[in-house]
Amino acid sequence: MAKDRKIDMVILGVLSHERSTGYDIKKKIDGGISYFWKGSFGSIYPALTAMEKEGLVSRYAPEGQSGKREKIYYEITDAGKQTLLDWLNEDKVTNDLKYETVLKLFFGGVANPEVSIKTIENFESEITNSLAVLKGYEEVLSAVLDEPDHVYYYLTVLFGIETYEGYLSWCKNAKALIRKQLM
Amino acid sequence: MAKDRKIDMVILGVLSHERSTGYDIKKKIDGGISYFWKGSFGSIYPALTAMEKEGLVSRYAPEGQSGKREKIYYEITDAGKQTLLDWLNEDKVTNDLKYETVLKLFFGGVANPEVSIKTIENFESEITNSLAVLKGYEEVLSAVLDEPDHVYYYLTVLFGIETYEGYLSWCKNAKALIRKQLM
DNA sequence: AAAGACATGTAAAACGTTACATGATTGC
DNA sequence: GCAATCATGTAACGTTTTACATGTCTTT
Repeated sequence: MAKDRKIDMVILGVLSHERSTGYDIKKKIDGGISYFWKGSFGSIYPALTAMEKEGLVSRYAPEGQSGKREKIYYEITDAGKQTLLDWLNEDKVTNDLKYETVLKLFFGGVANPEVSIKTIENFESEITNSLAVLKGYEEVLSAVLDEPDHVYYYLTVLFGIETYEGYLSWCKNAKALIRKQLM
Repeated sequence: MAKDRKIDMVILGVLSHERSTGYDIKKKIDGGISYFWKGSFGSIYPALTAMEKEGLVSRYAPEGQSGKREKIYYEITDAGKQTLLDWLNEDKVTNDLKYETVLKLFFGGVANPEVSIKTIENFESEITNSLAVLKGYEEVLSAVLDEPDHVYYYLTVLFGIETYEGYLSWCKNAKALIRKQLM
């Protein structure tokens, strides 16, 4: 495993649950993990092609009809499963945050305090919306924790909720501090 | 501002506080904001060259001696200050999380629960170390909040502490849940 | 004298996003 | 019939990391 293309692991992970098309994969990323990972068509389709060549995934032709333009389903191969497992067992991880909101705040002294307050409030309202979505997931998932995979989905949702609630509490404190010290 | 190179804003922000060399800038990024933003020499030096051409920064020759190889200090120009201000006033931000730890956990069902526990514990110990560093910053900064800029530094440190504490509390819950449901 | 930090820079490679091109199918 | 969504793919572009190359200065 010379390369490091994480999108490959996302795709293998999705395919380990069920056969999917590139389009499906994109939707699953958007719906299920977008609060900590993203992927675009421009990365998914080329990655599928490359991984097919490497034998990590294979095309699956459904029973159905030919002739018309068909959806291309992929499934994970044994080699793909092994690659996924190897990655899961690796200790090395890359956890990257790029928070432009916080970056702006760090340099807030250059502008008026109002500018920073505005930056925080924008963040606050975005996070509030996302948190509501995650709470919805939490409710659904907590009812079906008996399925083993669901425990893991649930954990990642909890991660999102925990961090988002932390963000919101920080927003409040940060605004208060700016107001108290600078306005 | 057609382009979108955020490293430019990091550099302008650093230079808005004081004249610095490329090397200084790198150290300041590593020391002060690395928990939410990163930058490498390979991006800093070319960005400085480009921004000098655009008139956003200029070289500053210190009084000192010539002859020997000299450090290259940069300072921010008025145009650079305006660019920084414009960016601070923009509402659009990109906040990106790429948490491989959480990604692995999402696909945890593929492997044994022990593998996921291990992933969480690795994360836990890394975060514990980083949190200690941030707590150190917090202590130092809280004593000098009368300097306006320090309030902003303090806020970003609080952001780190809040999120890291959230992570640690999540780690505990996540491990307990895996143990209860799957082991 | 050697090690390690200081200091600047370039080149290659990887990677990912955006925009574009194309067309089928489904629901109103 | 039209709009939206489904569906696959390519190409250009820009950014960033990594590794390399080079040399100085400070401390032990």
